[in-house]
Amino acid sequence: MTRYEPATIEPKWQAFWDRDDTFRTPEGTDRPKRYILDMFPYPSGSGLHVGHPEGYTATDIMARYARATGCDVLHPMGWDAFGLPAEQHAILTGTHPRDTTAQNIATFKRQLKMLGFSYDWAREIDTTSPEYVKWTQWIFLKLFNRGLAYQSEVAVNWCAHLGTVLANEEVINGVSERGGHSVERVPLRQWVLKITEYADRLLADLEGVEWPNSTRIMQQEWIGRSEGAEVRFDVAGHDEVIEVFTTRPDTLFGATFMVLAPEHPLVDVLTTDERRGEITAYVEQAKNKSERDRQASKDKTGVFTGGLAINPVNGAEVPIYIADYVLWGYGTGAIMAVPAHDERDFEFATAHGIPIIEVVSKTGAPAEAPLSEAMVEQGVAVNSGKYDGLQTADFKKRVTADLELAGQGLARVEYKLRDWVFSRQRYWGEPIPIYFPVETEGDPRAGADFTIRYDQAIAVEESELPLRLPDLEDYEPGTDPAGVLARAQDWRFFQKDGQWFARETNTMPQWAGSCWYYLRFIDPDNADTLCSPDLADQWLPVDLYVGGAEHAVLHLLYARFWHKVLYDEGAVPTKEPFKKLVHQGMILGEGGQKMSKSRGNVVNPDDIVSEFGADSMRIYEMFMGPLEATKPWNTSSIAGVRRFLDRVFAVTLRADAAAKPDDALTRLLHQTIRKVTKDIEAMRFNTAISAMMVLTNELMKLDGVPTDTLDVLAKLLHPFAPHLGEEVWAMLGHTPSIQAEPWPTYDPALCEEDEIEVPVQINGKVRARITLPKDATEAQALAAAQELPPIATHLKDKPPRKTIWVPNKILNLIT
RNA sequence: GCCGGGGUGGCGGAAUGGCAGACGCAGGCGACUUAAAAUCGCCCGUGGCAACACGUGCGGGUUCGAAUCCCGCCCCCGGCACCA
Repeated sequence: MTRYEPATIEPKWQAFWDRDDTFRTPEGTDRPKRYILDMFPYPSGSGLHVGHPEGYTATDIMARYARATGCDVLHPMGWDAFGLPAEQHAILTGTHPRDTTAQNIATFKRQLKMLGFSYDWAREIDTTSPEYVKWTQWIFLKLFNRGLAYQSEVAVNWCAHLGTVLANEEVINGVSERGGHSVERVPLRQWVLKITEYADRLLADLEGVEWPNSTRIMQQEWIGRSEGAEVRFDVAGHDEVIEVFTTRPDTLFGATFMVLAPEHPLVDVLTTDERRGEITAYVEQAKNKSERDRQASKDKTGVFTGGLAINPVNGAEVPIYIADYVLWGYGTGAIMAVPAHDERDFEFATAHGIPIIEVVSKTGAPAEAPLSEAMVEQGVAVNSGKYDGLQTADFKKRVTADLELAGQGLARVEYKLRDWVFSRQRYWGEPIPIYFPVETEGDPRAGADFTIRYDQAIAVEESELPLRLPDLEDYEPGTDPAGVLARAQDWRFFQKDGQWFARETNTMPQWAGSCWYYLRFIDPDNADTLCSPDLADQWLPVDLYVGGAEHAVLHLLYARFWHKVLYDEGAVPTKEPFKKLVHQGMILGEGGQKMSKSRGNVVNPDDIVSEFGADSMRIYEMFMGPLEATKPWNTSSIAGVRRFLDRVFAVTLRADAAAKPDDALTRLLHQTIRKVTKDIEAMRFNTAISAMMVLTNELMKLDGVPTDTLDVLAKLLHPFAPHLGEEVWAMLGHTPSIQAEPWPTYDPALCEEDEIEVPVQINGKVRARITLPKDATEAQALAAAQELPPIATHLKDKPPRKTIWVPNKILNLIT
């Protein structure tokens, strides 16, 4: 062959790898291991997007490099195949989601194979396969048995017209985004996972993980730990007690009112008769606002209940309000309001004419004028009785201890993290393996009246897993909030020992399958356990995990949570699943806009591969810029990368076994090995490619190119352009696969230049350059510099006042 | 508003205290060709004939020397957003 033809060589080597089982994961060796993982894709109907191969190419380079440096590599791929689009498609066309999913997977797999990724396809997994679902359900049972999965009435956005629950994003101004139908906040029975029980561990173990700092911070903020105190306020004329959570117990003397969330159960009790009408109206209004609408307006609305609370530190009576700026879901759903030192309380007090009392001052003396805004910083206590003069931190400790002694409070830690609503009223998800007793007089399938005892949840026997989805006639959501599966009556109801039972009809959310897939890749065919302990020991944790920053919180937090539960269960040996995490940046369209069908700027990998070849596509995506950066696509730049590969091929045709590299070429070769090796290890692929381009351009100048030099170039290039790597390796007379070759090494001594060009500055400005032997002395440098006419001119024959000499770097003369 | 990341030629980017612009795209000139494409070679921050001056978002500072470090701003992207 005399020309580089990717269309010929790429399928050829892909077939070779398949036949040869080149990328089968080694088993039972004592070599070091590397588990290199991509976030597996949802196989959508539109096929692979150019964004997918960016991360996949990066991990492929790391995997091929790791093999070349003597590691056993686990590098698998699979499908996160449950999800809404296949179900929507089923509603429109009647095609079973299983069929749509299978087709989409076939497309994705063809496209990934076309790009030459070195996955061990023998370990392919599909989250919708019964074998996989079995273990997802098994983990759910572990959660249930540990008390970490429970049922709760959760206020959800229920749209009766659409017959479904809507996400907060789907509700605009109280009506559905699609269709404008009215949406109510109704409490619905949901399965909830107690992730809050792991909040502290999820926070603490972030310390030991090699993740982007931004992602760790996002998770920290999401967990949102805050330390403070719970304080109990008695209510005048009632036996009731209002509990509040505050991070600033030092401001207790400045509490001039209390606020309860509208949902707070004490609202009804505390409201006086003359206030009841107003309160009821406000509560009603708050109930019908979605969470989002409620937060959209920052106005501090609220209503006085007529009740008064007694401040435990000074006995002062303060009015109790309700207001929707206090959230029922956080803390105790009630606050002590300190307008002088909290912006929100300040706004509310100003709007409602409530007194503002300063109790913290920066100087230790009360302010001269009334406060014009809340002073939220720490300082020295004023107007606080015996605590006056204390620093904020000391005051907090003292008053918390005093409250505790008086039985009026205690130290408390709160989290923003909420428990995880885990059920969906959808079809295409894992059935939750739970059933309930049914009270009925007849056959509920035949229309007999029945009552399901949701309070008596029973776990499906492990031996009965997987619990499979029933086939349905249609997948349209119905009027029953129990979900689509409620219509599959023969599936839902069954009899055992004469007693009727009903299966849970909610399914799991899409997150479920992706919470533990990295474990199944370790032991994908095990029928007895989700992953054998020996193999888990061998492969965990994942050494490198690459995927989009959009999963910085949810997926990565949920997966960590499940992993910790499995750790407690003794099923995995590590506390954390993913040691090192990297987010690839987004690839934008040619115009710098986000790629989307509606903009018509979507680039299809099939087109790129057929025009330029898979290797060009891979190298282009790595050459665009730093992996983590967002960067725009530019098809004409791929032509440049293709020219580089053409030159590698052309230069290989000139291989000459008799030719010997001169000193300069030897030096460049060793420098290139060093640069490419270090850049791969730091995942700086763009500069690694640049170095290989420089070497290739240099080889282009030679008539006979030393074969040994080309061997090294092929070995450096093959993780990036695996097909061309194999082809060139064969052209150089070697037996495939280049995959089996060890990574080239460099000699640091041979990287060193023996002569160095050093810039000469006068007062910090470069005026000339001198070529000096490596490690020349200051005296040599100065002598050489003074010879030069531009330097002599600038110095005007006077010796420099001062000389700065950084060996091999710079000579700076100060006049 | 708060948190995180970023701003360098016409474009993607390189350089993390020592020659700003590696490598590539686009563009220009030349060779080859009947011609074009492809390929190969050279040029390519701005101003200036040149010497030289200016130049890494803006303004200041530290330093012999700053894209790089410090202070104060502006703009763009991502996340969070009444969490008491």
